[in-house]
Amino acid sequence: MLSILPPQNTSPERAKSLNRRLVLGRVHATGEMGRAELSRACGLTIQAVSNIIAELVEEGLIRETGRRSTGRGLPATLYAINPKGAYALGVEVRPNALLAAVLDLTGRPVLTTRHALTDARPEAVSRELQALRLEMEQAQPEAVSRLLGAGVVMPGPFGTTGLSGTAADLPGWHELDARALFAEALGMPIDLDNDANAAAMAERVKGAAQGLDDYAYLYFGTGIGLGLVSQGRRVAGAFGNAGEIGHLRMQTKDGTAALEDVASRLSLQRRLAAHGRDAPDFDTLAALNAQDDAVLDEWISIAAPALAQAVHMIENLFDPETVILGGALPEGIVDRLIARMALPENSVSNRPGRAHPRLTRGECGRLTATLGAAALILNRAFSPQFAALD
Amino acid sequence: MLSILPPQNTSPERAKSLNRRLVLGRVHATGEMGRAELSRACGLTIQAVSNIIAELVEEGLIRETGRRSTGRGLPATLYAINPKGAYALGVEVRPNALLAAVLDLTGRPVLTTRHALTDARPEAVSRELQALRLEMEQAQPEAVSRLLGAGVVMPGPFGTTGLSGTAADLPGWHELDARALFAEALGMPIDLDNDANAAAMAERVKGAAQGLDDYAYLYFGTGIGLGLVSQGRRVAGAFGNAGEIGHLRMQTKDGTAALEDVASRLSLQRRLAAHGRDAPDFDTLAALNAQDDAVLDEWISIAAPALAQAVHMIENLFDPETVILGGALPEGIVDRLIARMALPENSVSNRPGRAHPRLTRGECGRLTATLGAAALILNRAFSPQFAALD
DNA sequence: GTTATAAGTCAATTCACTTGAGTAATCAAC
DNA sequence: GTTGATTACTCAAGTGAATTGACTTATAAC
Repeated sequence: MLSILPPQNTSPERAKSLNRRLVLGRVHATGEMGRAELSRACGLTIQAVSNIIAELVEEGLIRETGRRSTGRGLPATLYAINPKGAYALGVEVRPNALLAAVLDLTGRPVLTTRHALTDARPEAVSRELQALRLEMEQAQPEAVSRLLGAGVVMPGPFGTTGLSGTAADLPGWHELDARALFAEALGMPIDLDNDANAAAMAERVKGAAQGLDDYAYLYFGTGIGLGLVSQGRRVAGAFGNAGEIGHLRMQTKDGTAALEDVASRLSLQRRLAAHGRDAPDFDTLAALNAQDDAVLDEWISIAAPALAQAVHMIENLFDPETVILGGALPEGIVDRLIARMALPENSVSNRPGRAHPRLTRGECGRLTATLGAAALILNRAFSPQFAALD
Repeated sequence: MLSILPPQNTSPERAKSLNRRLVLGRVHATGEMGRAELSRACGLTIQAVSNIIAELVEEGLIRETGRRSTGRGLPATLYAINPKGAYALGVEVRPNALLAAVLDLTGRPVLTTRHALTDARPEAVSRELQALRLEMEQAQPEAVSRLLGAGVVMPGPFGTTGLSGTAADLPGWHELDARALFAEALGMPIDLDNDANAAAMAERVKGAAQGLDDYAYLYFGTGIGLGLVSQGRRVAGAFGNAGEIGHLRMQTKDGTAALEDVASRLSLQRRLAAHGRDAPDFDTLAALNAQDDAVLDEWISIAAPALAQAVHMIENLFDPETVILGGALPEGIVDRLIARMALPENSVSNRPGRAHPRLTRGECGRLTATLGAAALILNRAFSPQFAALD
């Protein structure tokens, strides 16, 4: 198992692990940087940065990309993330399928795959993971040999809560079991989270949230979830179940309704079914949108105001740089939702001279959660706060 | 966006600063600890802990408090926070008064004072701060000589937002100016925050949130605010204005209303005024409560359901260990509000075997925000993440 | 009394960062 | 075209804080 840095106990070595992630994270966030620039950005001496860079180049995590002359003085040697330096595996468990993706260090997928599940109980998933492993080793032996770890996305909430027993729950799963099961089946470090938090990380590693440290992600899965990032850290809550926005009640024309009953893919599906239409897949939805389908339009006219209320809530409670919308809905539909959301003016986010719009469409598409699972691992490599953990 | 990121790097001295805070924080959270126990808790060797303890004793921040024998083996020498080792100043600026408190290192107030303000503009406040400084030096020379810094609480939101122009705003203040003004007037490091966040810190340093890392504080000031703490850090948002819950609309018997219009001290005041009663001070409110006043009771019957909705929101979005209620309302009223709040069952916080109740009354009383201002400073001393900052 | 266990000290070593002196490459001014 | 200012970077020595390993002390159990 490749590791960004072998775990060490000595304190200077912990410091080094932290500083390595700091340097790697700055290079990732900025794209290309020279030693002196990094030195200023990280608050380290050029010498320290030089030593770290030499190591990172040696290990293949970054590579020289040229020189830059910015006026007088010696032009800086530039370094950037080496995509082939390391990889991360993302696994998304859904009731009927196991989705997987392998991302390179820049967040680009080098392999994506889907295994149908007739049985979502732990033993069956474990068997399917073996098949997945073999398939990956066949298709991308180089990437598999340089995997940093695996992120796993499962529908929350974890543990017993007042929200348990909903449709999205998987049978026979518990959080601790899940972590151990994946660690054993895949033989690498595991990061477990829900779809919305993973989606938020996907956009941060490569997408709409690159460079952002405070933002929220409204994720359309089967239901709807909220991923929160504050100061570059995900806000997980005391028991890992933060972001359960789907059960909160919003106002509608005729009373109130839970957000996920009016603004989720499942709610759209039900509305279509009420008009005698089949459950649509992703492409069918995109087609419906292209055709200006009347039922879809009606759904949007109901969903958008409810979502606007949710965003108002998120803005006033979190004061994020932006709220990203995305997930298992075609881009066109998300765009139309955003266009139809009339955001209230009495919000802390309604400020002049904003650098980012209040609403942004996610850029990771239908595989957002799967990519996000892998992004959980990549994010660790770029974030100093994880230095002591692995 | 301009962001002043804390340098998160580590060199030997910074590592030491971090480890000192780690040790001090553990001693504070646990009460009394021996070297070996600390060594295990902090992940350092006994030797490293020994050196740090020697320094902290030398500086007077901790003191030996006895020995403890837990079975076989040499009994551990125990250490605890030395109250007189250091102090923190808290200042709360209200439109009509300047409140101040000096806390010892354990969070106990050694001085509290109130200066009436006829003018809340910066120059007037600055003049009053000089008087405050003199008064403190007279009354508590020892504490003033050992001040770590000053926390300042002012009504938010800071900067221009869609919520600006509300009654609680102070005339002529801007965030950066404020920081500089207080730093100059008091001649010490300044920590600036809003009342709800400060209140949350007050309860963490000494009160209902001791030992908690994930919780929320619903603060009754003039309006109502929300302080959020996640993994021991306050959630401030991208522009420092997180927690503006007062403008969110809740459902009432007859439609919807902003939370602060039905569940704030101002709303209670208005209801009393509508019945021809004068604006009550804190003690009057306590008396009304003791008399089972009918208007107060009516207000509670309206405020409680709105607050319950707010708590439902907070629980599902944050998954906190508990939600604390407190601030400028007498304990008895807070207790009655809590008793009358019917919390919904479909919440992630509705889990079996909770270690803390879903709702908790704050323990810091009417001075919560002022004490919290000082707690902002104490919290820095106990939190490793601030090692790089000062 | 002997032994196991736990807390704690002392001295030597290690690790990564900093400091300070020096080199190299570019631009700008005369 | 030479000189000097500016910026990027290297090399070697020094420093600070933590770790390691051997040893001491105090208590409980047998």
